Amino acid sequence: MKIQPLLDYIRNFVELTEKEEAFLTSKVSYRKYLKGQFVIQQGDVCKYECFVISGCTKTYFVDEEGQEHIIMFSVENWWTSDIGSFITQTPADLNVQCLENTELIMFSHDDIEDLYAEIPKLERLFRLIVERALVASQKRIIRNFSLSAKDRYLFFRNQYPLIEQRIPQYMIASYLGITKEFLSKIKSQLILEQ
Amino acid sequence: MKIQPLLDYIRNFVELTEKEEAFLTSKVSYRKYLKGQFVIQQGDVCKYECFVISGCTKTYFVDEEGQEHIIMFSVENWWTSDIGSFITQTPADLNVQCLENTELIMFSHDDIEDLYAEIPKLERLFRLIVERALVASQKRIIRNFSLSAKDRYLFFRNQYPLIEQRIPQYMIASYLGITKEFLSKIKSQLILEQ
DNA sequence: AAATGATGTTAATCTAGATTAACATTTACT
DNA sequence: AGTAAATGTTAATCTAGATTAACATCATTT
Repeated sequence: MKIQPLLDYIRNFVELTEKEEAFLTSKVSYRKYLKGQFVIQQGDVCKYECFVISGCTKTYFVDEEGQEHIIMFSVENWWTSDIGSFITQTPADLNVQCLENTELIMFSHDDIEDLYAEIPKLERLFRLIVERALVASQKRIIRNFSLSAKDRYLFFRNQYPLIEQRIPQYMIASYLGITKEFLSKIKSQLILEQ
Repeated sequence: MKIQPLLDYIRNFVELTEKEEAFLTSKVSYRKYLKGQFVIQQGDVCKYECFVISGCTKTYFVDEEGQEHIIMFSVENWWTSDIGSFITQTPADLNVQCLENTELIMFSHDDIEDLYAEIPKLERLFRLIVERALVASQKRIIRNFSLSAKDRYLFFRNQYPLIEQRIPQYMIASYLGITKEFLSKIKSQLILEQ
């Protein structure tokens, strides 16, 4: 089990003793997925919150017209889950699929209460993580309202230059909330502008 | 200080002893604002997370073109704040303004660490609250991507029937991310359809 | 009651981005 | 290497929603 990246990540938020790290390690699981496999499927109850050790996932949902909408990409040192389904233990409306072979550390819903009970600092850890996620989500709503598609693309490219390399353009278009054709148009405009 | 609604609200998440309730009460402040007053202004560092006892606020930001975008409304038993500014203690990019005379219970950034230290259950409380807020925010992103303006309006009207009565239409349009003229058009369409 | 400002409506015109469809390029498999 | 599948591009046409502007209604103050 490759858990060191998670322990390093946690150190940014709270200090754990060696014993606590060992307890945490005993309570999480490690799993490899192949490209194309699903970590969560729409309709399942989401049992895990997952930390990405390596690889890349997309989180998306399929609307009534069958259109796929990508909500987020998760790469190394990010989280992936349908947090709504996880916290309420009701069927997920999101899918998480691996875009590359992916290694995950998984926090099970059944074990996470034990973890909080044994290591109260983890309650703080997850509060801090979720707070940051909430801020990012709110800022994304703001951007979606106030920026044009072109400016949203430039923001994405600027904020996640490495992710753009790893992912097909049509998925980036879906993440930005536009069609692949329009993203293609934006890119050719940008080339002309330079 | 009217604090009972907050204590009742907290009871939905965690159980506090009387001593803990008293300590919490000693660490928060209570304030009345008049209609039109600002709880937070863009550029200030947000010092408080606020629980609404009565009244109503709008949280919005002003983009580069001077356009106002409403992010949320907060009424009784909701929270209001620029959480991004609060947690990082950097200048707010949001404004919170009272749409009615409003009573708030305010958690100060300086005191909240004392509260967590004295009552670890509050760490859990805020984790749970922030988790719910994150889920709501993600679902809103999904709706904004996948629903038409008309369907977003219907969803809003359905989910917050009481809020709609209290707030001018042009602010609801701003919350939905459309112009007031287009909302007016949607409403007259809906009347014709019946 | 008149006047002022805030809120809401209607209609004409405009535009960012969607849709469709045909084609080009890259990647992966036999 | 050759073929099929996945990904990307271009251009023509279409549409949801924006913009502008004129007018209507409601609330508040004097």
